[in-house]
Amino acid sequence: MTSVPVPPWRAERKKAPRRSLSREAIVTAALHVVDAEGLDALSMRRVAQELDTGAASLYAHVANKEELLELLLDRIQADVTRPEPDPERWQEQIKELARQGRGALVAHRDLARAAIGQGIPFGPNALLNAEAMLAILKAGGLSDQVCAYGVDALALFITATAVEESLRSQGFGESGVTLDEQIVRIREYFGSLPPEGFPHITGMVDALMRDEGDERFEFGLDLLVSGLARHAPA
Amino acid sequence: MTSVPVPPWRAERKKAPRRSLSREAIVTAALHVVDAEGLDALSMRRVAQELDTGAASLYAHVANKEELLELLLDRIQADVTRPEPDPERWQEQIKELARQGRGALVAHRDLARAAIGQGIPFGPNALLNAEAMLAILKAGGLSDQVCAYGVDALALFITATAVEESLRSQGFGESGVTLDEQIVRIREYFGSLPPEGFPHITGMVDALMRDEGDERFEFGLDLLVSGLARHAPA
DNA sequence: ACCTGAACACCGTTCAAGT
DNA sequence: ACCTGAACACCGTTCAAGT
Repeated sequence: MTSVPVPPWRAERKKAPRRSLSREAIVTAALHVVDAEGLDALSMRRVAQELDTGAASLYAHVANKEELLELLLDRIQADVTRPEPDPERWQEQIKELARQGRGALVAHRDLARAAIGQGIPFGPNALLNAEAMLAILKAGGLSDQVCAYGVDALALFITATAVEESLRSQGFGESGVTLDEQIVRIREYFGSLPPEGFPHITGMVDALMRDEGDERFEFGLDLLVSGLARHAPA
Repeated sequence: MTSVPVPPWRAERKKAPRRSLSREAIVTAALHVVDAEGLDALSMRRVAQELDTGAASLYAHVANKEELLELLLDRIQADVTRPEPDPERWQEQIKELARQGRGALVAHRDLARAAIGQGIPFGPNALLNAEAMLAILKAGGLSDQVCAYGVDALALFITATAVEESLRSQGFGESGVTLDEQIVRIREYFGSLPPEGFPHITGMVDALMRDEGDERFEFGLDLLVSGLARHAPA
């Protein structure tokens, strides 16, 4: 979707009105920007530039930046494949859906940050995924209210850990510090705290800083899912 | 900390160099702005205005806006009172600490949104609260790693629900729609979805939209805490 | 050392004017 | 109907100049 050089014999016709502009094209361009440069680089002007036009042109297809972000987040959610509910395996299926939801977010830099503070997502893909989660929880025999509170808690956890993950793998800001350097730095800082005032933090530095694959995420996910399982009938 | 009229006989002396500017004063002014107008209104210029000066003056005391937000979030955390760990009551104590942490955030409009994407908080109050949580979990007999992952999951949940709550009680944007109107609107939208494609969402509208005090938060909190309790030795 | 005004390089959004 | 350039009202941050 990036621009292609115009054939010279057509180049005279300045400002050929490309009919290429559309919601879809704008969302795609925005996703390119996020993937290449991160969420902070995503401005209406930057997206327009990607489409060889001006920021004002976007407003014919998109109400404002907030709507563009909504569309972007919903586009991302299309990557999730939803399993057919199997009552015997509902806990594993919920976890799989959660992993995919998180995966879809972390695959796009720090886009997850935009998901926070967006409120309930109403996009078509978001709704399909929510429906799928409810179906699985319901297949697990949970009550309507437990299902409802459950998807909510899971969604919050997925987004929050995705944000955490994106911060972790980005270092802090653009300060040029690598991830490893940053971790060493934090370890040292925690270690340097007065042990009288902070006996547990200083005593648990290793445990606090542990970063082994998705262990941290899986731990929290299991907390939630096995907690939900306790609400299922015996 | 708001300005007071200068006595007329001193007013001639224009631009009397008030020595009032300080980190503390800046954070206090910023908090006033957030409380009165919300996070989106918080700009360096707006904070400076509150202190009757220009934005540039703030940079002598604060590195940048990000640091100001860190200081703001840490200031808020000072409102939490930390209980003496009681091994018998560790689950209730953790919950109480979590409720306070969330309360401190939601007491300041949508400030919670700034806590997301801030990474691990290193402010003195944040560290004291983390230490207190670790102490209580440890008193509950949990292993170092469970304590570490536990505080992390709890912190994410507290912030995420605080953001959710602030969005909920703010309506959507400044569109002038009241909370009740917004809820009715969402209910209608959910209800209007095709039942064939969305049998669970349409069938659980009441459960999904239920908003009774802190029930939603307490449900998720209990999921996490009772999940942690399962990791405690019998 | 602290404070300031002015400037720089950006934003999101609007709007009259074009096709 | 769609697109555009220019403008409006903002941002965060820097910097030379003041005290």
